[in-house]
Amino acid sequence: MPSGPTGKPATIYDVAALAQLSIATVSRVLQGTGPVSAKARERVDQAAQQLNYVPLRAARSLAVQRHEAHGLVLPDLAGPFYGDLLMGYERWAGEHGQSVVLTVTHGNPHPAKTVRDLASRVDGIVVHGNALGLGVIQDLRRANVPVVVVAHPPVTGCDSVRTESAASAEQLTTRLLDHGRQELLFVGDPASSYDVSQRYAGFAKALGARGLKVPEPERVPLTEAAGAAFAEQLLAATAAGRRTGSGGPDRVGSARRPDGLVCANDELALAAVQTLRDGGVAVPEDIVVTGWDDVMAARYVSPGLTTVRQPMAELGRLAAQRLHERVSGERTRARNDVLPTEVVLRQSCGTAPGDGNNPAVND
Amino acid sequence: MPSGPTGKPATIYDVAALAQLSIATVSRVLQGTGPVSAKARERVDQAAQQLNYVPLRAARSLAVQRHEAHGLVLPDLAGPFYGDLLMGYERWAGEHGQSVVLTVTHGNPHPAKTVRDLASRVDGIVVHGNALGLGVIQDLRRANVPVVVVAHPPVTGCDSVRTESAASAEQLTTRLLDHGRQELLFVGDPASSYDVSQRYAGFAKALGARGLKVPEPERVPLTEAAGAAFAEQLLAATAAGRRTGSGGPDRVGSARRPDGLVCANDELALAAVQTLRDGGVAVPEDIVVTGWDDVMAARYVSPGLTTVRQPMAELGRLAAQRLHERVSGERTRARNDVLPTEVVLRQSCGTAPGDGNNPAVND
DNA sequence: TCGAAAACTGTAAGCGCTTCCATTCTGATT
DNA sequence: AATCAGAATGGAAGCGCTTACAGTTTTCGA
Repeated sequence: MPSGPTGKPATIYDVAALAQLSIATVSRVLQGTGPVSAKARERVDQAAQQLNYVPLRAARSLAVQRHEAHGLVLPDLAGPFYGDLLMGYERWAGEHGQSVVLTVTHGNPHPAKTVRDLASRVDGIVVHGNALGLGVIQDLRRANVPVVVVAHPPVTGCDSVRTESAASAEQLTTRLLDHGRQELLFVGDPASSYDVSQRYAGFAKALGARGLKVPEPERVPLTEAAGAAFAEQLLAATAAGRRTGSGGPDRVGSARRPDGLVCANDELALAAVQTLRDGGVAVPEDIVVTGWDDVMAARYVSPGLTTVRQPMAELGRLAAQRLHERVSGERTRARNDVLPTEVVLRQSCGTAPGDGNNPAVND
Repeated sequence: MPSGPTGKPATIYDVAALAQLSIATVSRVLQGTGPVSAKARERVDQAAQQLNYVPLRAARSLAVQRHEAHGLVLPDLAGPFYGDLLMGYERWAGEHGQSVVLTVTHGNPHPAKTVRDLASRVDGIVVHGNALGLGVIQDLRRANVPVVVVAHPPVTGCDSVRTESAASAEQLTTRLLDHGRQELLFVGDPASSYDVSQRYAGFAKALGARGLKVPEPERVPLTEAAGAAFAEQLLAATAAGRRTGSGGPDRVGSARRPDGLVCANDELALAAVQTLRDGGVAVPEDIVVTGWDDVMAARYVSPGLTTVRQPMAELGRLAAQRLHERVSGERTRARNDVLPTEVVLRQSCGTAPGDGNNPAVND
């Protein structure tokens, strides 16, 4: 709401009056539409400058029937991924003249209402799969709002973009098996998000390919606390196992003590590694551990955490682009994009080539 | 832009027609303003429901002369701080019916233009100090846009919120001195941000209080790469020193080899520690290192990184609140808030009480 | 039963901008 | 000098909403 130093913001009428032209001409000059004489251009520019004038978006939006803004709905902003996603998104949007209106659903008591409200001030919405239930997404579609879902299985009428998960999980798991691990456990609840379910699917596929029994996932939240708690549980079971001999099945998912943990994210993995080591279990010798996301800590801890890197900024960029294509009507058919991920081998999986701080090894 | 399944979005006229009432009554029902009969309320609610109607924000904004949105300008979203800040902000804003329009300036070729544009679609703007030059901020003020600056020295006519820096830096530095360190170096460029300059000021004050000479800061960017490079330089100087005896001054800031590094952020500190250890220098025995921000990695590395935690979410929350107070006119006088920080002692400074993983110790 | 007050509803005037359409102006071409 | 195409400009109609104001109905006390 810019204005001269005094009073209310200047309007296009003020500019027109000062430039002694009609508002139509002022608009044409400012938007660069239609033919205008050099003289008019100059007068308008000067008047606008002098009055500190900027067109009111609400009025423009109302007239052109478009907001020139995107809505972005994220579950939260913890961890680096959402930040990177957001940066990639904002960057693309900014370069294409679209504003980004952000909404975070975690802790929001009325996500449906909030998103509906959001829909009334943007031209389309990008929804992260962990942020909203399918119902809300379908409501949006029903209201004819262009929607792109991220990290979510394709939805009729929506574009989708996500990162590849199953294949990398399978590859990672296979690598652990190749190096002699026998009792792997998947840590993290596949029900918590589509991505995690895909990771578990890849994990299961790798085991299945060897004819191994696929253990149930350890259904814990994807948090440090849960990782630590789970590791404590393992330690307790191990201690109990030691006391009673190697006899009966312990309480931790697998019938035997695991020699490898495939964790659904780095938080889980980092906390688990630390807790295990504190408890006297050697990583990677006694048990290997892998994570997902490649957070900064993953390359600073010792042993370095083997993990999977996702192109979050690129994901954001692509989501913005796909939404814009829809909004502008330059594409009608839905697209479903999957971006490749990258397995980053470090010492925690016991199979890293070399021993330095492997920045990235693509298998 | 909601709508019925077919055609264009429903307008208030459609609702009025269906409910057989005037648009005025429809508006009153939907906004809960003015008196309406139960019958009218019901008819309108049903019609709105049936038509999937949501008022167009642009039209409302135009009519009420307010956007009900805040602009937030951040330098980037790397690291956890900005994410936390943003979450705190969005949370408060959401709870108070304000949308958040985000702009990231890093890499933006025309920040001034972008921000000006932003100003035309929001009621006020929160600017992070690292995101924009003072000139742009003053431009906004000149255009009568309510502005709150974050992590920036107070600006005439703007509210400001920031975290305390100098005192914690002084406290941290004093602690190192108390434990026998003699040659401390400040790593990071005070010119890069107000916060960093404050941290250096605190560092300098602590040294000055002991009558020690205050070394020039090591003016490097606040990145992992810079931290590693600086540490490499230290190692080289040390090696050279060994070769030539302990004679001449080396190239690294201090006249003598430092026995402590006060780094401007955790990225610098983490990279420095890793590089030093790889080079055979013991941390904290040979040299102590501290960071700033308390990123996740700080508590997973070994030795744990001593650092300073800032209440970023709270900072965001407060910024949102201050802006809203200004926008709504409920406060006219500028306020300048400073939030307390918390020194987190871990092993890297060689003075942590106990040896476990100190979650947080407030001195 | 009447009248006044209260409750409710509708009419219409904007909010500031874009854009269609008509009009005026320019200068080149006959 | 008359004509005309095209460029430049202005008038005016919306875009969908809020809200003063006026009009209509209801309620309720006397």
